[in-house]
Amino acid sequence: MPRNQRRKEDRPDEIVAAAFTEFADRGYADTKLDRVAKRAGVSKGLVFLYFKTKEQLFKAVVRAVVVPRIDAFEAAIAAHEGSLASFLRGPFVEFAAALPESPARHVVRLIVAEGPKHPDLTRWYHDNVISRVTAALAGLFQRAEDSGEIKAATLSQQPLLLIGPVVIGMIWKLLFDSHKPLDTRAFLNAHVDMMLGAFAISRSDA
Amino acid sequence: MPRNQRRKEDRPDEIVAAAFTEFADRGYADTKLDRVAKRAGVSKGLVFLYFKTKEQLFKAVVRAVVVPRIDAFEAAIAAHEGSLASFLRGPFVEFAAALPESPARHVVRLIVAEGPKHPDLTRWYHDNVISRVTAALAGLFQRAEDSGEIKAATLSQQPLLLIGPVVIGMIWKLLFDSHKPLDTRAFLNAHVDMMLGAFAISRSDA
DNA sequence: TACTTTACTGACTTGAAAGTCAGTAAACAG
DNA sequence: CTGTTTACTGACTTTCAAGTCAGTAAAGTA
Repeated sequence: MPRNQRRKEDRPDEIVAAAFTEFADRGYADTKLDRVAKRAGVSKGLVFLYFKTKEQLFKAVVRAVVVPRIDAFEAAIAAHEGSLASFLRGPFVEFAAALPESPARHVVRLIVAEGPKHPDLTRWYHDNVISRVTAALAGLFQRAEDSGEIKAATLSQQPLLLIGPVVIGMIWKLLFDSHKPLDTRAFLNAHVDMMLGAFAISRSDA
Repeated sequence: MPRNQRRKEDRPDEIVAAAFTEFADRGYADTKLDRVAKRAGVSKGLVFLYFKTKEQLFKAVVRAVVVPRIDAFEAAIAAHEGSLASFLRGPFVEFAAALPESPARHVVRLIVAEGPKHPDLTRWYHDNVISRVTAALAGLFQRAEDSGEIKAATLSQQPLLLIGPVVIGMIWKLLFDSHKPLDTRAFLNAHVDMMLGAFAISRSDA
């Protein structure tokens, strides 16, 4: 009687999508796989057919959500032609202001929460997210140093200095925003101004 | 036969201490209360006598770990007499470099992980941790602005700019340090240098 | 010593969710 | 149309931990 289509191609993606909303809403432990199944419009058994365990599904979810964003970030850096200052004040602030509102913030929560329990996932996250972002930023700063736009080699050596406020923004949105909203954009602008104020040699850029 | 002392006074603290190590090691969901009881040298039933639910115990743990550190941080700021620069390069870097190694980092993980499930705890954390730290820092920056040590009012308005790298340091130690160690102190020094470089008027301080 | 109070115990109940699998029917081959 | 494969189902099993409570004995009282 139930008119269930057989759609082998689409099922995994649909299950991953459903699982992500559940994980994002409830965290790992409080996500029930029959709920995921229901949301995906599928029986519980099918979830286990495509993903042997809850843990495996979780890892698939993290990878699926994270990879496209990192690709986009790298592409944005590669595509930029102008000065460092114009990149930071333009595309970077846009990107960084959007992140705390985006689904990506839930990945941060999930990784912080579950990372210690899943060393291989954590390592994958480092190698495919953290170090890719770090490398892209280091390259960006390096070019600005070589061109003489900024002095000192601090930034190319400590590229993570740029993203501290982004992390704070994501955590804030996750935890405190309903109680005390944070103006992410003002916060990020202040940070970018601070960096450029500390290192910029010529202050001609907008 | 079991020679169990009755020590009503000490039990709660002992249970909280045992619970903290378990929560820190395993996270909320994977912490079993009979394990906590065992670690505290107590029967499972007694845990429930002092804390009605697991959730209540969890909240007690967070409060117990966090409050003394915030007190210490506020006191350190209040006690400092010299310039902003000397505070940041001295006590602040010490404090901030110690944090990611300290048990406090586990609280960050637990709050990020469990916060969304416990709105009242999250709110308490904001009001008793975040806003106390923010206020203390804002005061510190305000004084430096008033005395003419730094220009602009950016820092007193965005005091969180100071602690982005501290958060990154804690998360890094929690997740990636075994795979790729982070030199927290160098990272923090670079950040403090950047802030002072951006805002300091006179560069006479060490 | 006898009696009362209550800190403390641990076997038990209860509920819940991950993971299983025998069965069903949709697609497709011939 | 018939037979075969396999995507899919959902009731069932298994495991496991939070929370309970009847009972025990340590401390206090007289």
